[in-house]
Order: sequence, then structure tokens, then C-alpha cells
Amino acid sequence: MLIKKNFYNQDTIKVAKRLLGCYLVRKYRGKIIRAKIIETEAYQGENDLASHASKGKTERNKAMFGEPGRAYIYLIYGMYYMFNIVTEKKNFPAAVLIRGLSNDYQIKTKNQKKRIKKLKKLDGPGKLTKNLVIGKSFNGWDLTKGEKIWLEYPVLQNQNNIKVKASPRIGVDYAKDSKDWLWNFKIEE
DNA sequence: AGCACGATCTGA
DNA sequence: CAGATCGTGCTA
Repeated sequence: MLIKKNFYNQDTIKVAKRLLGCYLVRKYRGKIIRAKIIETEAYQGENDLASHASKGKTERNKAMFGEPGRAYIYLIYGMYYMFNIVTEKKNFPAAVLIRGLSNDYQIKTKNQKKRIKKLKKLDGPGKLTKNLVIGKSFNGWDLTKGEKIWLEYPVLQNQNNIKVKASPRIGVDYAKDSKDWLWNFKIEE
């Protein structure tokens, strides 16, 4: 079931944990690809030195200050797009970075039955955006409409069975005291 | 106008 | 472990 706006309008840490086990859905070229989220990362508020918002609102990060349930997408290292979901109330800068998807994909094409396909594991934020063809044009995209890119709750409401492993966030060594915050979340095997 | 640098990934 | 690669934001 489609995840709606009110889900994203709450504490970012909570959203990041609850997104584990949910599905990222991408529809393009007549196909629907549905993959389980297995790793997320929270970026919350201007006091979070690892967050782009720590230096205030800029042209690049303005989506983070916008409505919850929108996408925040930016280019990193000159070649990879990062896919984030904006959280919490408007004008409070926060987002959840989607870092990993399970390699069990559900792919539905127009005149085909739904099938499970094993693809390469998308165990990195740059890999998954490349594979699902998510680029800068989706910056600010409304993920609660169910068009082109959206998120869904698990079919079986087994969220309570998911064990969450919290770790420091990746690639933020420059972020002084914020670098050690345990805001990276994975599904414990 | 110039410059330093990143919420990464790949291949050696 | 180095290299690829470029938009962004800061300095002047």
C-alpha cells in the first residue's frame, strides 16, 4: 500500500527505521520494479553536521526544507545521484537517504505475470539510483502521488519482526561529533 | 572567476 | 588504495 504524506511527517530517526522492509517502487518504460529497502540513513536538522542543511538553506539542499514526502536528489563525486526522502514538517530540514535494496526484485511488465528476479545487489546509494534510473530531474518529486517513483508498506504487516542494526553513518568523517551518531540503519539478518 | 571537495564505486 | 568526474558553495 502506498505510503502517504503523514508517515514522513514525523521524527526522521523513526521514519528511517520504519522504512526498513518497505518497498521502493519505480515505474518506467512499461515496467514496475519493486525492491525491498534494507539500509537507510537519517539526516536531521541544522545541528547535524553531517547534513547538507548544517550550513543553512542553499540552492542545492532547498528540497530538504520543503514538504515531507518529497525527494531530495543531488549529485555526489561528480557521478552518482543520492536518493533521499524529505521528512518532518516544512522548513525543518531533514531527510532519509536510501542506501541499500535487496536483490530480490519484483518486476511487472504490461502483459506479463509478475515475477521475482534476482539481479545484482544494490548495496550502495549510487548503485541503486543508477540501476533504477533515478536522476536529478526527480529532485523535489512528490513521492506520495504513486507516480513514477513511490514507496509502499510491506504486503504482510510484519514490521515488528524486523531487527534493526544501528551504526555510524557512512562517509561523514568530517562531521565532528555528528559523525559518531548511530543513524545508519540496516535489517539484521 | 577560480578553487576545493564530496551522504561513492570500481578495479588493481 | 588511487582514480574518475563535476555541480555546488565559498572566497575574492
